[in-house]
Amino acid sequence: MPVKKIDRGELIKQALNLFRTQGYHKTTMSDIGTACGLLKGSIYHYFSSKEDLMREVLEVLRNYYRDKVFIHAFNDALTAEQRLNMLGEKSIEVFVNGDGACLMANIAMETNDVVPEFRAPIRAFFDDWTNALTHIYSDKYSKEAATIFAGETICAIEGAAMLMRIYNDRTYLDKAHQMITEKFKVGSKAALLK
Amino acid sequence: MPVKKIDRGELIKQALNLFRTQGYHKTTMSDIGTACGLLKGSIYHYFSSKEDLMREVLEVLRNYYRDKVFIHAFNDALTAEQRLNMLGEKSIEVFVNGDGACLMANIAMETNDVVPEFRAPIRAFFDDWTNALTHIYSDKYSKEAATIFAGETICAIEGAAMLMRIYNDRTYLDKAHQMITEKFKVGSKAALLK
Amino acid sequence: MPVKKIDRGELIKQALNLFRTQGYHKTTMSDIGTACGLLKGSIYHYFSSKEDLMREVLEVLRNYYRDKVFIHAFNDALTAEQRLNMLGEKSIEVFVNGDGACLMANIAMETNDVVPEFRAPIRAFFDDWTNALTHIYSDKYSKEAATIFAGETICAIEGAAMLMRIYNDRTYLDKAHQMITEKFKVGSKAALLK
Amino acid sequence: MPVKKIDRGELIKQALNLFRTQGYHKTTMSDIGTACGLLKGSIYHYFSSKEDLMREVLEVLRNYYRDKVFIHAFNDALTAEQRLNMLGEKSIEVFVNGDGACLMANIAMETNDVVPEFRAPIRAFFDDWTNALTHIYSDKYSKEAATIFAGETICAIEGAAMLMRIYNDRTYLDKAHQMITEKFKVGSKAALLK
DNA sequence: GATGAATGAGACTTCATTCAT
DNA sequence: GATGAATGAAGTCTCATTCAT
Repeated sequence: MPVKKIDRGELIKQALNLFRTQGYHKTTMSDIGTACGLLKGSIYHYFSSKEDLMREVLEVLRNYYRDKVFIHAFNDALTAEQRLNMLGEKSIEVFVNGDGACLMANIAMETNDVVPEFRAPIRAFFDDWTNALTHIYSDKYSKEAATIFAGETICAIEGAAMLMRIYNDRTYLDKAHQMITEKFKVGSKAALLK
Repeated sequence: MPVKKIDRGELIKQALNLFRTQGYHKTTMSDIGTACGLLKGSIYHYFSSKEDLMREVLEVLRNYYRDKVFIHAFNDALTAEQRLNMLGEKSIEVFVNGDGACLMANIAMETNDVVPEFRAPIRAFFDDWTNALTHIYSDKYSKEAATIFAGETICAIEGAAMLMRIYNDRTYLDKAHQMITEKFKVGSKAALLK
Repeated sequence: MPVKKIDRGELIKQALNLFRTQGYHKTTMSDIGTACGLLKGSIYHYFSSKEDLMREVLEVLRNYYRDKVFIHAFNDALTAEQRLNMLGEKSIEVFVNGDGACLMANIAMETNDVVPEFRAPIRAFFDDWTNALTHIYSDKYSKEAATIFAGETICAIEGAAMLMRIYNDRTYLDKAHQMITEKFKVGSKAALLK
Repeated sequence: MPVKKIDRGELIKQALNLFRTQGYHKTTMSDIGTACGLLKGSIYHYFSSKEDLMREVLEVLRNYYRDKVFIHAFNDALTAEQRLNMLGEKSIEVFVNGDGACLMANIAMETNDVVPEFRAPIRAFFDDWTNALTHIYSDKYSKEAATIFAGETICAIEGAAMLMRIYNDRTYLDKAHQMITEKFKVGSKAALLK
């Protein structure tokens, strides 16, 4: 029965969803196969190992955020406020569609000490995010302050994603977003007054 | 040879450390046994299953935070500011000693969708934390606002714990703590001016 | 794309080399395909199964020895000594080119009890060899003695091939060859003296 | 059902027999388990991997030959001829009991190029054998000649073991033994006449 | 003829769990 | 209480083989 059933991209997408919600170690090749209508062994046609598959998942997700989300941070046609808002909205959208689970954060916490290979790609994603936010904040603040605010913003969103999942309550994310944009507005005014 | 090598408490402590850094699924009974100087089979003299052991770990940790950390939120001998500060410091202390990994958050993210049994104990912990912070914030804010600030605070700290682990940089936690206390001070003044 | 990349003969040759050095079970269809610039599936256009391929390999090798090596045993234009010498030299040549591994002996030892289908073709090869040597030795000895010497000769060479491979030292084969021809010369004289 | 069913030594013995006749790659952990009345997984209580098990098998066999067979080469209470004879007889005994298959030679040929880890232990065995025979031959010959004869002797026996297995005819071994002892006697006389 | 995709059986290995000693 | 031995289910991965394109 050698008829193509699925392409790499789709396979990666299915794997991403499973890893996101079930975690890396609990997700089996069989789970992924089933989600794709394949037998577990067939996945090895596309990826040489489970780890290899995860690495591609991480890379695809990083590229997705870079090209579809973080890129807006550098769109100078918009005000800093608009850009910050857009980043937040896009992030929320992705998070919420993904059952409120952040693949990057979850895999980071699960594998940080046990699968060192994933550290670099995960850091790369957070580097991108930090850079994007730092760029926005730099509009009103010093480079140093901007970096700190970028970190705070990521913390607020990832923390909210966590509570959202634990309490199955998506308002955490909305509240985080609101808080972030509010703070930026207020901060800006304060900065202007100086 | 009925020689007791270890007590429940010690066993739980070792298990906690392993679960915290390696995750639930990647930590084996054998790992835990080794850490205690026992063989894996011997653990079943203390706990009926791995899941049972994890439940006890979650409970012990919850109680620890309740009795040693969150309790300070209700110490009316201190100002709200002092109490908030104390909670932050204590939390940081525990987090940092635990290699920067928060057992509750990590296990929550890893098992939320695959071991539903852990959901309740994990929520209980975050309920305690939320209540403690809400109590403090209620000193200056409405109940509703206090609850929201409590959530934000937890998000900020858990998000910082995450970045701390990913970047192996403990300043994230310190910065989060500083931001939180700062905000409280400023917010209080603003509230007073009204 | 019906483009012929390779012919049966070449495929058999590549397979032979892999089977010779890696053994039957460890050599995969994929290995063979790679060596030929084909995918493993394509091999089934030429052979119905791995076993079938091996059978052809054994047959080709048998025919090669029969036509290029053992045939010299029956060339009456040469003395028995010359013929014995020629057989030895040719054998050594083939062995050494084949990384010092004798496909027939190796596959015989690996599969004798687990792939009975290979027994007959392997025996046929050793029958040919035995007959060739027996013919030569019959020049000076009784049929019975000749058969025994034939066996001894094969043992000496195969044993030497084995040690050559184990110690990665080709002098074993040379020494075996020398011993064999020497013995024949001496034995001949002794026989003549009778 | 945790009652001891077998000990390491017995397990090694069963594995040895299977590896000897079926080869390394074709013998499965399940085969070995079955032969021991165990499940395949249970073998990992005794050995950390199939390769590890094979290494122990090789070591045990090496030690067996060293202590039970080759040791007789150094028994100065016997004449060189008697010692050579004894080594031959003992070897034949072991070979024949082992279904005429020499584990060392078979595994050497099967794995030489694909499991380099086995090379050293296999060489060690042949070193022992060579040294034992060299010691015996040194009684009548120069060191150099003795070494060569030792090699020839091993070749003759291993080659005979091979043909024995291929033709299922144990007389090859006997003939090899006879040839070897005969040659030693004759050679000794010749040496004496000098 | 060649390929890429899929299969399914089976390999090695891990691990939570049980239990006689 | 601790241990060593065993289990059986399950996990990752391999590989000979099939077949539509």
